[in-house]
Amino acid sequence: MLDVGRVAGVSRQTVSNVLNSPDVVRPETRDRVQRVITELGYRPHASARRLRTRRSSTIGIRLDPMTNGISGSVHDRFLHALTEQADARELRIMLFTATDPHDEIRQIRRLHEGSDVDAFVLTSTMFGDPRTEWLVEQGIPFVTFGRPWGIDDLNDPAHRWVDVDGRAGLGLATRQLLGEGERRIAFLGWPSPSGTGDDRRRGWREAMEEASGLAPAELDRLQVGVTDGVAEGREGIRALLDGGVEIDSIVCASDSLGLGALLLVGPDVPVIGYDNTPVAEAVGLSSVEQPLDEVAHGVLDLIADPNEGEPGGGPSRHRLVRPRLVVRHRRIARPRD
Amino acid sequence: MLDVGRVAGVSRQTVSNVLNSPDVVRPETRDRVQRVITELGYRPHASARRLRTRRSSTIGIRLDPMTNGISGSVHDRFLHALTEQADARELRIMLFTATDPHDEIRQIRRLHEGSDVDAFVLTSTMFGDPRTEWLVEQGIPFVTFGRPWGIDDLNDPAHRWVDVDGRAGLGLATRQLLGEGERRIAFLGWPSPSGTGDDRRRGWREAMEEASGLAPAELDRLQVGVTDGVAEGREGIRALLDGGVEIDSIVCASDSLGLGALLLVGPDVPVIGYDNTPVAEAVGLSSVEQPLDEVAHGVLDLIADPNEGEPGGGPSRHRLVRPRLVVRHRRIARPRD
DNA sequence: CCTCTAGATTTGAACGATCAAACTTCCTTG
DNA sequence: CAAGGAAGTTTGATCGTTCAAATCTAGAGG
Repeated sequence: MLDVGRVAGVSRQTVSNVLNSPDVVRPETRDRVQRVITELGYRPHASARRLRTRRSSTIGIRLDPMTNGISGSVHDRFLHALTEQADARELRIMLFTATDPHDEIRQIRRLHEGSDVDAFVLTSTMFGDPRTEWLVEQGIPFVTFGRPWGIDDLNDPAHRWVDVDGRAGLGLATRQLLGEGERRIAFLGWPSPSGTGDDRRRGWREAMEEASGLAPAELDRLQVGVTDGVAEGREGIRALLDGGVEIDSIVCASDSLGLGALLLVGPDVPVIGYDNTPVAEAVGLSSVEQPLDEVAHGVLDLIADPNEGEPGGGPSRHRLVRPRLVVRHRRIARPRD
Repeated sequence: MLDVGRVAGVSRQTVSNVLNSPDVVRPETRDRVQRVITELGYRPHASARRLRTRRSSTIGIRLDPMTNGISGSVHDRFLHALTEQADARELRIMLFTATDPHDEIRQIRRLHEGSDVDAFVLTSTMFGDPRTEWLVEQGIPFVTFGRPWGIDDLNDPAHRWVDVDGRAGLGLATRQLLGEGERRIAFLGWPSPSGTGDDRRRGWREAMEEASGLAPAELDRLQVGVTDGVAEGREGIRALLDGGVEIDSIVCASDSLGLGALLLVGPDVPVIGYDNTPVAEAVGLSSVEQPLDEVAHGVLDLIADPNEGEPGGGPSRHRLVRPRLVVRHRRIARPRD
């Protein structure tokens, strides 16, 4: 900075001001300094700045081990969107891994205390998550992708979150099928209680109650919950069929389940998955897509949000984004047609 | 540090020494200082250290946009392995994105000049990659996951790389099928020239020449190259069949191609894919797995390698790891069996 | 002509660590 | 017993930036 200042005939601080608060520098001076900066190819030293400002402008995110499996691409795409948009805001993304929530807390502490990272993004939130509790307690800024799923989840001001409205997503999927004339639409989801899973089921249920004309008792028989996975999805539907339930089509809580269902029922029964993973695209499975760009955008908005201590800043601390439905035509299970 | 020193009755520098070069401190003093460190919960400030040492201990890696698609999980799993092992070496991983190689160079420069990152890992290397050339020229340390595929690729000392031996991988796959009694094994790959694709085809070819008993002209007819993708794979095999080629089984350059092939030929023709993606697991497709832990390990070894300027340090600058074959039983394309 | 004020710029200090050199101790050796 | 070394520890300077306060400049007002 001193060198730049020397050439431009100003002091270090003025160079600093040109970069950090251009409005306090006279336009004439500002331009001159800017020209010298590009001429000399000067770049500020990030660590020195961080040392002085005590801010790292870096966001930490755990690279999820659960990322394996078909739905892994969701985390992956989210990470991509986040990195891209963080860049536009002069933020950096730093990764870490952890074996369990307790270990994750340890890692977060390490990164935070070393001033490597000053805010965290948490994914895969669960009921009564120990991580969020600890972070709130420590006063470390964070945002979760996923609702807390506790009591008062929508309004807790200490916990900022962004989530995708799975209920709306399954509503979309279900209404799409209803619109195509299907009536007996089954829901293939996860065992209750599951915050995310129950939310998605609710979307199906509401749409069905609204327009299927089926009795509640009948709807109860049209749903099944199994662990996530292709084989499990297959068995879930098999169980329904074996139980004598008649099924026109199926909406699912994930693409894994969707693929399992689809492998069992063949090409003539419409199936809609969730997450719009590459697999869904590959096999021509319709799916509910999470708008991860919007999620990333929301996460960064909430992290950047300065009104820290204000009471009751309710709605601005949470964001629920609506998914969209991707309709495809099936192309699986027709060997040598 | 001053505070810790005060309590322990030593100077700042001794505290620093306890952390950075414990061997120069008298054991007695060292223990005392250590105790005070944990007692006060002192953590060194990473940015201050980086400012002084002019080293960030951070590795940059581009989050590939190509990561979408079925094979995206390879990049994802690699990233995970890298992050995990970097942690063990006190290194951090920082992400960035870029729209094209030129943009990537710009991003790398930015991160490097700001001293945010001091070494880079490059993936998806291509023939005559502009990035590696520029990095070598600038003297910025880097390692690629993937060979340069240029002339002299195995021995260029300026370019450190780790790669998976695709030839060996397809050799494994092909020999597995030959061992099961298959003879007319087709190769479904990518159009030549393609460094990676040609390498994999060579693995198939060598195994076939060795043990299939088929004439070279016959082998020529058993191979086909198409752009990567499920639909493309399907069409590739369809073209072979339409051309009157008789096929017992198929080995592929990717799981996408494998899935395409499998969707066409049905359950009775063995197919082996490449990358062992979640999809392969889901549909029960055998596949060649890249040992990404080993790759990550190699990459970090090469980054850490201090003998920078030594001439002819040949073999230690490159690492070629052997993949392994995952054999599965198919479970696709049997609607309501 | 002097004072006042607002705006623009500069100066001194600090952020928290490490490097390099200087200083102590204590032991060996002629 | 003085000189020489080795081991352990401390001191001064520095990395590149930003904050806070001081200084400078020019125009307005009395």
